[in-house]
Amino acid sequence: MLEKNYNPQDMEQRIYQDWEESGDFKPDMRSKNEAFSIVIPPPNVTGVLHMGHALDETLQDILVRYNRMLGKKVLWQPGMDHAGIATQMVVERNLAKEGISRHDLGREKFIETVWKWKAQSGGTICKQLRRLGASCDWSRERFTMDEGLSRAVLKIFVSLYKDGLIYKAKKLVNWDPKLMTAVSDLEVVQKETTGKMYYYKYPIVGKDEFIHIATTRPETMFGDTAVAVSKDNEKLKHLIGKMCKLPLTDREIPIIADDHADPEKGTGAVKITPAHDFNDFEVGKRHNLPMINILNEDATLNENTPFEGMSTTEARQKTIEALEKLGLMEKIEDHPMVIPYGDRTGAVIEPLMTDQWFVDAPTLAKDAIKAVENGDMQFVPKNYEKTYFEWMRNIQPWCISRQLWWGHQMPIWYASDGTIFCEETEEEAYKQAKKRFGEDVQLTRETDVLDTWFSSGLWAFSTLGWPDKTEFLDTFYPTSVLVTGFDIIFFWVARMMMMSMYMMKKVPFKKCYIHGLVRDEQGRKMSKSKGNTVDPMETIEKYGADALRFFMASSETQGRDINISDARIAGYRNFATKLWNAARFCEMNNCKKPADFEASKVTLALNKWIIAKADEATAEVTRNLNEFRFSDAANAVYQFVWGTFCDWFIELSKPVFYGDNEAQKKETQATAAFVLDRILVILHPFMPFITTELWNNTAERNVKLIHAPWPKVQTKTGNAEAIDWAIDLITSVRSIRADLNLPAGARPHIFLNDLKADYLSQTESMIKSLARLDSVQILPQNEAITKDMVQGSFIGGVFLMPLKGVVDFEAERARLTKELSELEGRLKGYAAKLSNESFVARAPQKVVEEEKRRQSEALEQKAKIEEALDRIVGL
RNA sequence: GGGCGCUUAGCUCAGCUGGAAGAGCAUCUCGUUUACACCGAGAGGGUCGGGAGUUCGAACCUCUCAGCGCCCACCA
Repeated sequence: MLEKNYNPQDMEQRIYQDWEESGDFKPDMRSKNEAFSIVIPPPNVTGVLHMGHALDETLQDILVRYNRMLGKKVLWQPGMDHAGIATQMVVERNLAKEGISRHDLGREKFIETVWKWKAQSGGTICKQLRRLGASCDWSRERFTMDEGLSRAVLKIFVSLYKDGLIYKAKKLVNWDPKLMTAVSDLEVVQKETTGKMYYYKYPIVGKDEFIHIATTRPETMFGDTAVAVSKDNEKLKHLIGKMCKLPLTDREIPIIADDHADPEKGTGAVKITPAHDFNDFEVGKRHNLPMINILNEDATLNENTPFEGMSTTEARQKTIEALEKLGLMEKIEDHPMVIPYGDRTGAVIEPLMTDQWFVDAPTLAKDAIKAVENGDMQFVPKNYEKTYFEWMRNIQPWCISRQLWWGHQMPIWYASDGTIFCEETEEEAYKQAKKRFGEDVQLTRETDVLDTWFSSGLWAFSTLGWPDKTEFLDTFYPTSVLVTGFDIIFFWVARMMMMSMYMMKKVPFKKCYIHGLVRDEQGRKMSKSKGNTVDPMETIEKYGADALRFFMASSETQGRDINISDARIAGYRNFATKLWNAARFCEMNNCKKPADFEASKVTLALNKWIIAKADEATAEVTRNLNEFRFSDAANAVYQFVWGTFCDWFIELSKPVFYGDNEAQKKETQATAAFVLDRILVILHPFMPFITTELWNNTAERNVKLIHAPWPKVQTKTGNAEAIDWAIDLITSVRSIRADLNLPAGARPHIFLNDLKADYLSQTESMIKSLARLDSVQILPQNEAITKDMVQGSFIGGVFLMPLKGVVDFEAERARLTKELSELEGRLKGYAAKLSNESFVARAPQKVVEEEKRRQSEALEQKAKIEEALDRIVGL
């Protein structure tokens, strides 16, 4: 017996546990069927489930469950990312509470501490994913720092290095002074702020003249090694070639000609600080200028300045004061500008000259671009390939070295003269070094670790066992589809494409489904600082995972962000309750499906009809899932379950169940059970918990729902119209009853005059249902029309309802008049179209015929309404 | 500056190949019928941002104007 109330909290965890313990998420490797695989975008080990994950994982789980039911060999590969920066920050913060810094511990001890932290507190998100119902094969869970994946990292690094695609260079990089590490371009966020523009002047050497400078960062003047002026700058070009005195120092710097200096901007003259500005760096290279570094690693000023040890803001103030004293300051203005911040730390990023390691991304991008151009990898929706191409075609070398401790330490060893040995093991490095430098050679290992995204870039094949040759790699690579948000196309999708094309010579995934962001109710981005985040776990507690999942699926239209909506999630919880109660109705009416039941053999119109509708819904869900149209797929099930099965089939079946025709009853019971089963199957990918609970409690099963075969149906199985006329009649009668304010207890007669012959044969079996639902008495035979009859129309024809003394005929007149004017509007449209020769000549025959049919139907109706109006006149 | 997207009912949004404008929520009216009040029945509500064009026919295609959003680059 099903419980009276639907209680997701009672069942969800129990059901999940059974799946996991029974190994239901594992692919059947003996199966010869087609493989389907997805690798999970590895959440950070520090991560906690947020609505973005809930969306991402729900979509993946829907695809995974759907394909599993299609009978494919399905793997959803789970795992986590070691998240270098995020994790190191968490652990350092914990240490700080005890007054310890990572330097107090030393590298080795610190890393130990991180592993300990991971064991204790890491991976909360995996437990949460289980609550959501994610059917990942947890027995294969991987971690980007585990042994196998680390081996993959070393191997590919060495390979790239030996192919000349990884190199070391002293370059200007984005430096995070809080973490004291380089970060990649992608990890820097630009924020608008109102800053100041400082105007001052440098004296020209040997002349009583100045060159005027405008800058937002006066304190960097100690790193100036030139002033640039455009050679087309009429006012200033005479200064090109002269030297100017750099105030507050004893240096003289040249005035050079460079187009970087825009005559229209600022003063037309730009101070060039090659070691602290990306543009200036380029200018410096062009003119072979010295690069003077003025900052320490923590962004305080260094010994090359008079303000050693000061922060940049302090130094800025001091610089201005000093320039003022010299009478060189001219003015300070407010100035809108963008300042770069580290996306993790929030620290102001400083461009800094350092030795770093780079991946030759422009070279790797070539094959990655080709793979999308030739369709080996397809974006869904397609337009994201533009974003991808745009970025890939302008890609910059990727800075992969991080001056952190938590991460993959680079397999680089240095001899004392700086010679580099790049090997997978220290042993091998020594072997090579000894060949060159003799037995006594001493090597020191590079201390830098790799950017986290380096190892996630290998995820599609490293998790399947690479570099070993494994059955899983053979079976599941390339993976079928990657599901992820547009915000990490560059971070991850692009890097996976590059790494996979380089190493595997095959795409990492054949399709890439890109979804949007989950926003708050007002459409604002959710953020902790705004305090507008919604915790999925709370939502699950409140409404159940199925409701949250269904919300995600039904909201997911390609390419658009989703606004979270408590009301809608509640609505899908209501939907689950509705289904629960429908199942209870079936149970109460003893709806069982005999083993030999054949849907194609049912005889009752009602049963034929609901089976046809079920097939239509199934076909629609199937088609939409195949095209990643999640909302259309979800809405098709929703509509069928609530709008068709519950609203009509159950209601129309009641007279059968409450009647005494045993044969009809039996067939209808079987049909109801059959259709309920169908619902459970096609709804399962979206709402796995409630469907499983109902599956387990409504019949003896020889297969678990999670493995139940997905039905193969024709789009049109026919017979769908058999009941549609009755539904239309009922709707029409109800509408008239409401319009005319008929008392609830009134049970007027209905005369079905002119019922179409096709439908007449069915009236016998329908009469009880109609009567019940309309609260009317149906009399199919013709009856002479009398003045007191109200008339209504439906797709089967016209019906009459004698209502003398029951009804306000003024209201009826109003109703008919309104109906008439609507009809006339439509008739005008038909006439206009059909009298248009062009339309008749050029539109497809089918469209024209359809239009004619509608016109004649409307004309017929119009005549009847006019007739009815005439009758009322006399009352 | 370059790219992408959005503008449809009070709100949030669907609308796939151009062929009678849809859903959910909200609103109003009615309903204590034995699956369900987390319910049922009915109703109101839209010149599909403005303009022009292509077409027999445009929410959908083209151009244009306006507003909003996102991404990338730059900003002395």
